[in-house]
Amino acid sequence: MQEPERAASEDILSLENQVCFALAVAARNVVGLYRPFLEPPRLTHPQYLVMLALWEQSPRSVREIADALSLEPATLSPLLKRLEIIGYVQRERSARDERMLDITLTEAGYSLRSTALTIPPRVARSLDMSVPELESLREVLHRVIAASNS
Amino acid sequence: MQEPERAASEDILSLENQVCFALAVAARNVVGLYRPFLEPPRLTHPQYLVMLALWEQSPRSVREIADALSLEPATLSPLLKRLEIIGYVQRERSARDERMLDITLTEAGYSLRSTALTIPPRVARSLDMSVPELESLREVLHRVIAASNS
DNA sequence: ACCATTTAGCTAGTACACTAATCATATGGG
DNA sequence: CCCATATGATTAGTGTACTAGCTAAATGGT
Repeated sequence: MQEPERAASEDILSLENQVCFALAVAARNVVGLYRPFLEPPRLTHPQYLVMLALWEQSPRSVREIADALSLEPATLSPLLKRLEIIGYVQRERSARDERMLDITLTEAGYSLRSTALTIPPRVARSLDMSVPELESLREVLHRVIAASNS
Repeated sequence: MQEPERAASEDILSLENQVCFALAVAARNVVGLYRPFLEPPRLTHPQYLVMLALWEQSPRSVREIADALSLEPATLSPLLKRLEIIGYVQRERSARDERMLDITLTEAGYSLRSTALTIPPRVARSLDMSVPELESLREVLHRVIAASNS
């Protein structure tokens, strides 16, 4: 029983068996698929996600965007300043609560949306998977996220 | 037909429908699950992945580790220096080819392996998913990785 | 009304992760 | 043999992403 045990111990730590490794590489690679589409509007992928959050609702506070994206406000703070410099959002203190920032889409930020509509289908096509498969993957990932938050 | 179309356009860009977003959050969260286990040996998750690569084979060159982990050598260079400072690897020029570095596990690096064997099962347990489910997730992720590499 | 506590956002410090540029060493064709 | 080319690793620069610590503004209990 010596060899089967050593084999099992190799399985446990082998790179190809690690879900965490597959997740990390898949996430990096898929983000990379967006790069050619996000280069013209000069967006990084995290910045693109912020735009998605703002297209759903604008204005939003830093905390609200952070909750929507599962990011720390400290991560968003400099990112939002860059989005302001590019010209897609406006940052101004809320009138009601001076602690909060209202992050508001500019005209340029809002009009980017119609162009962005073509991006997800093109990325999906290059993934060589059917729509139901992608939906089931997304669903499993949401379960992973839920489990890792509890 | 106006309203269904607007609804579809909202679906396309809604955060909850984005596989890329689910992937990014799942990857970050799962890496976070390793943190308590990696804190005692003073490893970050990327450093832990390098250790996995070296437990499979040591010594290895920077390029070989980069290929195994789908990372750029430029990313690994400072990371490997930190692993050397902690004391888990040794970095020395290859005798055969002076351009290459031999990254070799130290005694401390090798002996860490037996402790590490307990980590993946404990992380898997906190994910609240069955082993077949995790395997199928891993398999789908490998397909995503393959598709995004071509 | 006042002060302790909480909350919102920011800064500093560390560590990835990428691209582009650099430098040294190998290699291969004439 | 020599030089153009290729390869391995590093550095510089940008942009996340985290924790810890900070300041300012709001809130709530007495």
